Amino acid sequence: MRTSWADSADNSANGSGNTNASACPPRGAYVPPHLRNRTLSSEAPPPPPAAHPAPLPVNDRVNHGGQVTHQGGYFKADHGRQQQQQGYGSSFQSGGWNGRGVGRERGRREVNPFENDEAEDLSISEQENTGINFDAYDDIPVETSGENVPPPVNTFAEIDLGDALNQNIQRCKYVKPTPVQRYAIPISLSGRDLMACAQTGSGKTAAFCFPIISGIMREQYNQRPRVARTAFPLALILSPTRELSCQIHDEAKKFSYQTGVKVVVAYGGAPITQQLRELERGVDILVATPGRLVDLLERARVSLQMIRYLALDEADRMLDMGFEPQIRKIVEQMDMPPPGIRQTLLFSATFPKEIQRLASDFLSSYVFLAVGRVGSSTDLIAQRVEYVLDSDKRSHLMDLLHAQRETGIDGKQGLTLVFVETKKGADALEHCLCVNGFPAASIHGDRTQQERELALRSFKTGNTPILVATDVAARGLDIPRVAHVVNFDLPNDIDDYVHRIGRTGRAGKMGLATAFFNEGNLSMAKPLADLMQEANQEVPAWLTRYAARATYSGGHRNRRSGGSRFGGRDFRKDGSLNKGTTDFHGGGTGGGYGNYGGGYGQGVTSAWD
DNA sequence: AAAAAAG
Repeated sequence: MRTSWADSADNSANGSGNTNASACPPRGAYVPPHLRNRTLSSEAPPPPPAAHPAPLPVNDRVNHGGQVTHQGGYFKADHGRQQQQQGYGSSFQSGGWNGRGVGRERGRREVNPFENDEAEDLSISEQENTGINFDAYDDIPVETSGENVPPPVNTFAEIDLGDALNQNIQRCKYVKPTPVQRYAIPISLSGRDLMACAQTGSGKTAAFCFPIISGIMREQYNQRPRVARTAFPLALILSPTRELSCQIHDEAKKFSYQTGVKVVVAYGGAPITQQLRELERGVDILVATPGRLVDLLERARVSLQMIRYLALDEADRMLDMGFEPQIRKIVEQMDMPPPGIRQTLLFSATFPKEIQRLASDFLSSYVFLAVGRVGSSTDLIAQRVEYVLDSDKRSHLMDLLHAQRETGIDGKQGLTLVFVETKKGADALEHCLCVNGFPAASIHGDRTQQERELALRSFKTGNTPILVATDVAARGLDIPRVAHVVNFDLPNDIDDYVHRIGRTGRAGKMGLATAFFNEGNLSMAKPLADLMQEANQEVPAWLTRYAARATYSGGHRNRRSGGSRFGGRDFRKDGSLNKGTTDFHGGGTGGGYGNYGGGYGQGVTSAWD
């Protein structure tokens, strides 16, 4: 049976190598629903087949705190050759509040990172730009655990961050700290290590940048080694994608404006020479992706021996299988000071227990902090699931986009972010949309860095209000005005789903997330249904039926599957799994909800268990 | 099996 024009187009266009995905129809072939005469396949999915018992996931990995192999000396005294290197210097002679040459940066005037904000203020409506909607932050559940957790603050004024930083906070129009900031900043300022679960878009970057900048300004780091052409940053911030590193860098520049604290970014796909030049001019905070940093370390253009602060953004991704070896190399096998000497801050919106266990290798007597997600688990993101066959996905997507265009989902052009599984799929879908008159761009790891950045810019400005993306765009990216996230292909991991839909409903604004589900996503049925239920979303009856089968299709292909879906729980509290050294089992210690002044009692909802 | 991250 032919279910849509997409099927008929399947054979005609694009005869090469296009396997199962339906090919694009010829130009202008899109026909809006009301002009068509067909039944949408999403109306009545086939019933799920008979149930069979699902195997229990095996989960008995125990990881006792890894031996830290630190290779001596944080300071090699004798690396001679004190070149009067032009440019490499200001960090040597400074210290104390604002003692770092405010406003002048080695002869080069510091660019005002707030300059463009004025222009944006005018182009974007008032309401759009007032930053975070704080009403949405009331009644957010917060959990802390660990020994002697420093109490939260209610205002920035309560914290002694220094004048320069306070001015930048004002310039950023931050009025009061978000929940994650209220807790994380005092904890970090007190010198404690931190593992924090908090949705991006809730002010996470500032939560780890403020204490780092403040700490660097406060201390007297006037003794840095002088090795020709080697940079000695005091803080390292790692993130899993280049675009995210750029974004963190941009934010950190704002926060450190006129503080004298120098922020440099290093990532792959861009010419290294410029990054090397920046590093030679001196660096206090280095923001980087792992690959490029390893390159710089091997070239001895960067040394980590002066690192006092290490922050991992999207920490669970950084410690996932693909990244873990590189991260261990950087953190444990180069010259970085060990936990306890440096301060380590881990942030992510999701934190599976297995990853928490790995992460504890990097931490010393840390505080665990979980802040209820601003987007996903509240009403801010309306989640929908629709049953759509692969062959119908394209036409169905265009129906959605078409309807959206007519109704104007939020007045003016809301942006739509479409996630697909593969890079090839992203290219194909982008082409298909463009050919059918939907202005789309695409971003994925096989495109050049230039193309990636162009696509992102074009999306942000609304020039191409549709962006087709792989998971490269799933995490951390702060794109205002994303009104709709479409999971054209569902991910295989519910945490990835959480991060993807988190691109909308940011900073307290509303968002919509639509997922296309079919028989190819059986393993997601239960986690998805559970997640939606916990978020008070309407779960279609057919999805509940699929979920009831509770398939774990073959063992533990999902290493993160296991218990608490929201990752909002300290794995150290999980007695049966915890045979390790750091057991804070007596959970009452200073943690819990006692410190929270806000209006929620024990009414912490299912999201936290 | 896929994506990301060095060149």
